[in-house]
Amino acid sequence: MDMTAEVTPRRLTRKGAQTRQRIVAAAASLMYERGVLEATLEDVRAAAGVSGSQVYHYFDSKQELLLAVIEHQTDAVLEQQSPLHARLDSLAGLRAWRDALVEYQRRLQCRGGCPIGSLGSEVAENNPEARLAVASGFLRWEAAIRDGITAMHARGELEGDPDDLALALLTALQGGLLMTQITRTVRPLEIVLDAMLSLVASRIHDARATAE
Amino acid sequence: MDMTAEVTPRRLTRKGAQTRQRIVAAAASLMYERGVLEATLEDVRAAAGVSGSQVYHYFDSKQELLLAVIEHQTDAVLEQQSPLHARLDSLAGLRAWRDALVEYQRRLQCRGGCPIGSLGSEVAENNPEARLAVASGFLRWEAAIRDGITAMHARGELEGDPDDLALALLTALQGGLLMTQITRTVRPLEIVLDAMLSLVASRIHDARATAE
DNA sequence: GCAAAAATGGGTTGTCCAGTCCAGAAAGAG
DNA sequence: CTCTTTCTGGACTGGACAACCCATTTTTGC
Repeated sequence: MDMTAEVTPRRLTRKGAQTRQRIVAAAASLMYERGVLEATLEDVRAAAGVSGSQVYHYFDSKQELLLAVIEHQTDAVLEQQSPLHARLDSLAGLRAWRDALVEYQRRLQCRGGCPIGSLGSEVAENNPEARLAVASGFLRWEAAIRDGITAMHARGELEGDPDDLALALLTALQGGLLMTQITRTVRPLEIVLDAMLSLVASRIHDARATAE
Repeated sequence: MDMTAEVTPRRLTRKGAQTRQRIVAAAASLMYERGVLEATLEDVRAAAGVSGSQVYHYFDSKQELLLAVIEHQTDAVLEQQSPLHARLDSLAGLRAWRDALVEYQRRLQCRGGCPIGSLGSEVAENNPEARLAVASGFLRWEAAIRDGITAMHARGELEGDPDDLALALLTALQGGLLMTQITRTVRPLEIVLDAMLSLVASRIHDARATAE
């Protein structure tokens, strides 16, 4: 058995790849806005400007499409966040990260929650394959955060386990996004992230000054 | 027309009230295990040991049943947690709370997530009424946590805004439960709660000793 | 150019499920 | 005892939706 088999085994022409991409993007939007179950393939079809059997030409089932959407959303989040992630090796960078996340949620009027976390919650208990896909998306996200924290730690500026801290930051962020989505206030997100940054600040000492 | 009409306007006999309760409990379990949309009324009917039109005798629609389930789950969580909440006015009590939550998730093999948060996530974007019900459930939970924190603050043992801290604790908990559910590891929950408790500890000073 | 492979359009099907209806049994009021 | 209200059982319906099929058009490899 060929273990290198693609999820979509057929060859794609340039046009085909574009159509497939359009379907994934449309599905991602709809699943984000309405949830996986409320986003019907008919909706996806229409939103992608594609007709009838197209979805099944590119995906074996709604499940396959969902897995592609999870990948897509992970890529989108990591790409959008990457400039902020790059600066997570300083308290100033962490504050910029916090501010950007809060500001972004405010602009969205606290709607939607986390594109990955929402999928994860919906999928966790009845779709093991999708749950794993979300979990591995979170691993990538966690790694991106960890890079900065670890660098700060390696420079001797930060006490405590950097791996734990990175996971705690991501976890707190998820809680903040969920509570913000449900309460339609930015306050829970602000407050958890402030709490976490306050903790980080208390564990920072300037390596050059070796002060305090 | 009587504007004081109940959500369930008809009078209930003792037997009727029991049956209604059985339906809510069964629906709560199923919605928790499978999600609101996957829990069909046929499943609820069977699980409650009730037949055919019973569900519609006690609830106008699945939506009404969902609202009753949200209330039910909030009550259940607050009741189950109340002994722990009662001790949240000391660091020892906070640690006991943390340990109990972690241990509970471990026993569940990290399945299910938060009974309230999961509903909230599923419902937030396409069911405003249910979203509000979940939000008000969270308000009650937040208040329960706040009581202890505020007491500690009033005794002069804790620095910082106690309201903010209570909300941060609940928010971090929600993130921990979500990440734990998705990754099927207890670690995210342990680590956010430890981070939060570490922050609290750094803001505590013993009022009697006035030390440090 | 010309076969083969890929892409597209749209119709169809079978199932699942929320919500309805009605008839009969049990419980309560007087 | 009897009339009214509530409770229970089970059959039914109408719509929605995932998945399937095939015929036609476009693209690609040679």
